[in-house]
Amino acid sequence: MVEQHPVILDSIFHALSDTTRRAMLRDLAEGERSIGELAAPFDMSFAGASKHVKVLEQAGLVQRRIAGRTHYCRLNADRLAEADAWLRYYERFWTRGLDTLEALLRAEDERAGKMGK
Amino acid sequence: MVEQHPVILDSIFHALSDTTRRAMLRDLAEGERSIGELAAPFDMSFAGASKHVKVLEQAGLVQRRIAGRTHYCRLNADRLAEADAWLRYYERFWTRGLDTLEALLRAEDERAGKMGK
DNA sequence: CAAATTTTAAACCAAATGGTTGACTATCCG
DNA sequence: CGGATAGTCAACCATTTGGTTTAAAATTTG
Repeated sequence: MVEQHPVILDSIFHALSDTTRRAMLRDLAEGERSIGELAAPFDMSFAGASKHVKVLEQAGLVQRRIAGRTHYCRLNADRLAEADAWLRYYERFWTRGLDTLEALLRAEDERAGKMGK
Repeated sequence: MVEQHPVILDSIFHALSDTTRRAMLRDLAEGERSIGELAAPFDMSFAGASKHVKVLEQAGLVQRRIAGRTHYCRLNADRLAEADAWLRYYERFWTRGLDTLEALLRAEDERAGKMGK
């Protein structure tokens, strides 16, 4: 069981590992935003915020549309879904009130089952 | 709507942004592992792998139990659940066959609804 | 005790990160 | 045209990252 797109996951999780960038994504969840609108909430230079947007864009989390002098960004949730898909593998370890130890035992059982085939 | 634990999310997503560390977590999903066992698959110095484990540990994704000279690690999925909870907010943008544009329109509608109250 | 095993710690290195400032490009408007 | 607006780019800086090597600590084993 090998990851399909490790480099892409690297870039997605890296993009998500910064508070400023996660806040920008929240903003984008409410609709299209210009770079200036994305930058406004932060006590940071415009160019600094612009770099954060570029990180999001290069991770594929955001898509850019240029209209005149304004660059509009919109969320690309497909990439978030890839991160979610990676995490989903571990879902059994935290859902349905199982404690982690019990889930680990279950994982070991499953593994033993596979090896037995 | 503000994030509860931004610094913790930073460290979790950062820990997940490296292929080696994600592979270690996959390994740990099958049961407890010593540092040496975690390091074995990688073409990397032992000390290098040990540093990766430390990153996972400091992000709270892994817990360490010391038995003699051997350090055993086990998965702490609660922290993965925190990352998942963050992502879940965006679930509506990729589920149920909605395309992203439609979901964005829906988000804008919801927002308009809130502002109307 | 001495040697082997498991792991950390410290020092070091190159590259990437997150931020700045200043100059530049492009567009819109009067 | 000329000025204001939106944004990028390049250079720079301090810090972090991911990796190495060597030394050292702790434990087990002969």
